[in-house]
Amino acid sequence: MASYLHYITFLCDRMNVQLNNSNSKRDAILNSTLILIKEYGFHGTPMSQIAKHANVAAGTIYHYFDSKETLIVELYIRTKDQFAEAILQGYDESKPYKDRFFKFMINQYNFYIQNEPAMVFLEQYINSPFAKNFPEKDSILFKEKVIGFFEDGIAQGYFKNVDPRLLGPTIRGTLVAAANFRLSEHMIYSDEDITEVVQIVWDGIKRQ
Amino acid sequence: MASYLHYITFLCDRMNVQLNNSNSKRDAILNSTLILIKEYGFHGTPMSQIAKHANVAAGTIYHYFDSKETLIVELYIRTKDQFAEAILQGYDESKPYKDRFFKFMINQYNFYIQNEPAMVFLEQYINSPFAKNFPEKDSILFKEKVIGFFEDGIAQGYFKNVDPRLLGPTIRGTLVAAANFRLSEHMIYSDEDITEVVQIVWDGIKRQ
Amino acid sequence: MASYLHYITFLCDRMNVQLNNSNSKRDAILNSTLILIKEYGFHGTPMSQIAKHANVAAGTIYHYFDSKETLIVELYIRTKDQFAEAILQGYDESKPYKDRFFKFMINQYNFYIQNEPAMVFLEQYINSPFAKNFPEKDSILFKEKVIGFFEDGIAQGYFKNVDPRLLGPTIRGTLVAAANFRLSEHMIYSDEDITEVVQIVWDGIKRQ
Amino acid sequence: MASYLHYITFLCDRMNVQLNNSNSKRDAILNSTLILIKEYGFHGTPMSQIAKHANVAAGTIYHYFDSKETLIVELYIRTKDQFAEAILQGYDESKPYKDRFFKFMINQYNFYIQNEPAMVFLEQYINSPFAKNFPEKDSILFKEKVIGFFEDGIAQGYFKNVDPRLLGPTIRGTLVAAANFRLSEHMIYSDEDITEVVQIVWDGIKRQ
DNA sequence: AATGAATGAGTCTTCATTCAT
DNA sequence: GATGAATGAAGACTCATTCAT
Repeated sequence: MASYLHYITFLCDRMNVQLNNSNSKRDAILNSTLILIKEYGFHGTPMSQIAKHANVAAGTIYHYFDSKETLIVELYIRTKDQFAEAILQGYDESKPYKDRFFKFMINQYNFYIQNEPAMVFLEQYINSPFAKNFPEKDSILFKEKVIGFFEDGIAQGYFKNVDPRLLGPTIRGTLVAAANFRLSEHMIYSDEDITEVVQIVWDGIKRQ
Repeated sequence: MASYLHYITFLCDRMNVQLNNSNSKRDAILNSTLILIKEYGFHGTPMSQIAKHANVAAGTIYHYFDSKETLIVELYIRTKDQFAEAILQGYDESKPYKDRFFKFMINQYNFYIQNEPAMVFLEQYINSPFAKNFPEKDSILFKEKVIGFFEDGIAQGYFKNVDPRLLGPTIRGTLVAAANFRLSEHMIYSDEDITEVVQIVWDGIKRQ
Repeated sequence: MASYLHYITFLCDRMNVQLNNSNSKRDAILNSTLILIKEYGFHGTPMSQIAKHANVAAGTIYHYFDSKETLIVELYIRTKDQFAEAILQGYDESKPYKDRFFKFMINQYNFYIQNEPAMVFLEQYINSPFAKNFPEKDSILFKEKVIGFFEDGIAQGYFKNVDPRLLGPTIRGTLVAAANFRLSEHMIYSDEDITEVVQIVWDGIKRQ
Repeated sequence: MASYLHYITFLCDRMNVQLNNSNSKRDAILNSTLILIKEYGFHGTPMSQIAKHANVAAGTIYHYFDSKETLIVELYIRTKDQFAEAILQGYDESKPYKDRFFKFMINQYNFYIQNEPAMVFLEQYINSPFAKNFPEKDSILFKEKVIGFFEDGIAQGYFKNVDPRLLGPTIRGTLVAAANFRLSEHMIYSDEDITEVVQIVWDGIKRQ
């Protein structure tokens, strides 16, 4: 019997490794990449710098990511997922569409303000060759829930009859502009500020 | 003697391309840079490729530009100047402000559609570390005339009371989104299309 | 209790492969190394690939071999030992020397044909810096029995008066060439084929 | 008139560069690669070492060769070409076939002895993955003249009826063995030595 | 004994920039 | 002005090896 227990201890010990401290290094690498890219851009951020910032050896990055390209694409997907989650926070189907829209917008705006590196990274990524080379690499959550929500709005006649693929970037453009402005001015943002910006968006696209 | 002439003919033929009017090489370099950056990004466009595309030796680029950085910054200013000129085309002080605004918007939209590389380049540049490292390097024409026009609009109460520095990016975001969408769909753009997009912008920012 | 047994069953299943007879892992490593080097060469075969192919963890290789260099040298010795054993098969002191020579040659040829990876590996090894850096690392069996046999032939006047160290590579060269040719042509090799090749060797070196 | 001469001077100066010291660097790189690979093997010879040995910057190698692989393959072709030229030296169609064969063999043997790095490199190359990956990359001169000569010998009945593709490696194997032996013994090689070795080859393959 | 995540020195390669012509 | 061969610093990536478990 003792030998069985010995086995269990031994073997489970081996499996524990894979189940506890999990992805801490992988996450550290992604976090460092985000911060450094925001500051120095894709090109300006060598792998060695990412490794140093993440307190990891250069080679370690390649245990988790096939290449720098892969690392950046995966960071994009992770960031967009987090973005989608932030937008969906407090979503309440029972509220009127316009309320839900404002909630969405405010969440999005707040995410930008509170996660400047994420916003800067997303904007850089969208305007980089990556976005064109890997159009299929994207957040599923965002596609289904966020874009889906706007498609509903169009289908139900809340918006001008614009293509949803046009609507998304339009909204993004405005909110990014607003967030960037607020951040560069180092202003404290009040709820009124936010609402004012969202109002611009809403006034632009709502069915008059 | 005949052989000398033969040489001259042969060799000068080879040089002909390179001996015509003044700034042709400088322009060729800028044009090639624009096209290649649109396609491959800053990082993906080595100087050697620019030289080849511009039918120029690698070293020649350094007669006209101090460094790659300088080249890109100067390309940015030139492109933004051309952008401003396009926007100001047909400007008529005597028209009502709203008409002039629509004219501005339509010009901007058309410039994007007709100069995709310029649009892509400008968007990339704005979201790159360059923009933050050289904030003073920008088109004077654009600053004075285009931004000035919007500042007038705010001062005269046509727009919501938003900061002009917020207004610009907001408008840009929407028009870029629209242009990108039209371009990616390979659609013929009608005047109605354009007006519809401009209407979104106008509805968003006009004093209600 | 049942769950413990479940665990044991599950986990030991996974380990079964690795817990059977003694040197199985060491052998698996050597076998994998042979196959992979034949295909990709020394340089093209990383330790990680050997580990994967041998169903073993990367670190495990270092329980059995000090370094990659050691692994390859030991593989060379093992292979040469197997080679010598194959050559000596059916050796019968009572037969005439020429008959024994032909038996040797046919055995050698058959070993090559039936163990292509071994042949390719041996040829690669002999022409690599290893052979020069570790001249003392070699098969004792081969040295004593196989080379000894040829030395006898010279001493007893069966061969031209060539140095035995010249004889060996000469014979090897011819048989390797023949084996490679047969293998590359995917031909079925008949006894007549083999004998014909051995005859070339014999005619070359026999005292006329 | 003076201006014409000025042009000629100027322009021809420019072309001179490409016609005088020509390929000296390219050749230096190839020579260094040969020597270093002989000593340390493909893997053991980094590009940086080749550059240093050739008195050239690391990057310069890439002006002449696309990659390390290309460099090695081109070195192989150049070396095999030189090999073929050496073998064909003093070729005299009017002599009897056997005499020409001996001339060929002696030339080949002498080439090996006088160009040990070339011999070692060729043997390494033939037994490396390169040879299998780029079977079409080979010396045309060698294929047509040297292999052609042996094909003639078979067609005209001088040799045993063996496939020419078998004949070549057989001969090579013997001569390489002999050359290696002589070199490793640091012996002065006499004409008798050479003839003795060639006699082994000839006795092996000649129609009895 | 066995694992495989982690390491970091070392490799190939790129590319902005220089300079002799 | 123009050339393009040459440079060499810097980057992405590999892989033999180690070590905590």
